[in-house]
Amino acid sequence: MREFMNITKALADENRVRTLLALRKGELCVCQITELFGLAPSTVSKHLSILFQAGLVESRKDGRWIYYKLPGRNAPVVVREALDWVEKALADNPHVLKDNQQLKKILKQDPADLCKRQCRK
Amino acid sequence: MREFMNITKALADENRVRTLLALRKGELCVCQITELFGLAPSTVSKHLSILFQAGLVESRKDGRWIYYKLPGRNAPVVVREALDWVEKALADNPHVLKDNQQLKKILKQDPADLCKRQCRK
DNA sequence: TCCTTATTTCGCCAAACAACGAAATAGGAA
DNA sequence: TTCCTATTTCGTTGTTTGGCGAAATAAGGA
Repeated sequence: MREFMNITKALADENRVRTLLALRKGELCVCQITELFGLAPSTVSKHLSILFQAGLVESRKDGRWIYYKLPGRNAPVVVREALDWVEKALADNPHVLKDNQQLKKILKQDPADLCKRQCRK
Repeated sequence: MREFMNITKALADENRVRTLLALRKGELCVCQITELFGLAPSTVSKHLSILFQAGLVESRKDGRWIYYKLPGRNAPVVVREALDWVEKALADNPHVLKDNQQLKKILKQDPADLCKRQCRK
């Protein structure tokens, strides 16, 4: 029950749901998600940690960067079904489509530049 | 998006999730759910109103009683899938099974007696 | 080594939320 | 009508949560 409630609580925030949908396109590092939402890096990190605790994302460390992605086929059924539900409910949502477009622009940029700009702020 | 977040926020509370699972057995009035969880009637009423706003329950008025139940086949796809997901994830959860047993006892009693006892408190 | 930088952790604040009890509402029953 | 009584609404309280910035951590690169 605790495990299930971790998932529902993780899904109860719009920025976290948008994060999951953004990750459909492939893994992202924290600074890319930060850029997408215009939030503070520490805030994004917290959101990702909540998603991670719920099992809704996985992470991979590559040098100084930490990449987050949706879990693979080995994920628990309850997690996969949650993600399928979110995907199906919001795939063609205007808000989400706009995020996708914005994300394309972000992916064209060098992640290192993104981070550097965020540090300067 | 707003509609979807209403659903996820409604599912982000354990008592509300347990309420949905209890309603699988058929409609219940507020005092029966109050008895099941040992919460104040006003608290249960608030929970039900949140579930209702999200479309996760329907209500029917019968005299002084208001019965709540899971939505029928005309419910939006996103709602039905949410309920299927909850059901599948928790159907054989110990906590939920215990609720079911407790619920059986409650259903044997006259709702009028339950309410009267709660009023006296 | 020291410097830069990507991310996380910590401490704080404001907003949201779950819980309660009291009062208001609605709908029989006397 | 005047009582009950089932439920909701309202106001309050304590807790949780989302946000930020500053400091801590971790991992290259000079």
